[in-house]
Amino acid sequence: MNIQPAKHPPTSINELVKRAEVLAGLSLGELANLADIHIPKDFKRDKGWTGQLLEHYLGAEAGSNPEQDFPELGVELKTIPIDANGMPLETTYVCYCPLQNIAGIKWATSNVRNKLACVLWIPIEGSRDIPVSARRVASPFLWSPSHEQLHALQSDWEELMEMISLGEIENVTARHGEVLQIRPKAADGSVLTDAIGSKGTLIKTRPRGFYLRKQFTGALLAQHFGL
DNA sequence: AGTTGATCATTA
DNA sequence: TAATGATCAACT
Repeated sequence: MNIQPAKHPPTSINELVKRAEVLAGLSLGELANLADIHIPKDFKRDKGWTGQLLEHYLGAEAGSNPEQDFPELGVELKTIPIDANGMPLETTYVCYCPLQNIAGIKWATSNVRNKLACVLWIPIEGSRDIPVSARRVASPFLWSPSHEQLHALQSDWEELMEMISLGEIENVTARHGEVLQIRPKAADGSVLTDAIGSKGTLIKTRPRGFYLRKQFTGALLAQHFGL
């Protein structure tokens, strides 16, 4: 099969996985060159570069919609930077965290639950001592949470969302949550959004996002790589 | 201003 | 040195 950017979204999960498997072993430099995409020297100003490069090759629709990357397949795409041992170098962003109008939101229909229902993980070498262009794509794998994982995620989500609903968002830190955490998610500290305050009134606070802890994604990678 | 793609860099 | 809190760019 030729290595080239996808012209159309994959029509089946099998096709999507096949496309991803073809990329394994190739470097980001090779992929960027084939797509005629500029390669940054680091990700200081291009934090989402790798994810967008892979989206390009797999045929995901670009843009910022709070849906899965492949809505017709029910699959979410996640690149994850790994060290020399195949373990995660960063936490994994899941989705935006709602801070208001959350009265009717339930775990079963939450954005977190939806996004993580089925994920195509694509590990990529991410050590900073490897030049960006030389970093290689590792073997991809499709994952759906086990009952245990689902339960752990649900527990954290419900605990965190309860705090938010009680107006305690300012007391929520990244230390909360066993596998799922909440951290700021914005261009800088000046960005503010509405949230429920301590007295039930609206307050302004930094936007937040849900992230998967490295321990959690590390277990997925360990299983995948047979460690 | 919201949400996606995430990594950076200071703190503990 | 790992994790938290901060930050960057694109697109809508």
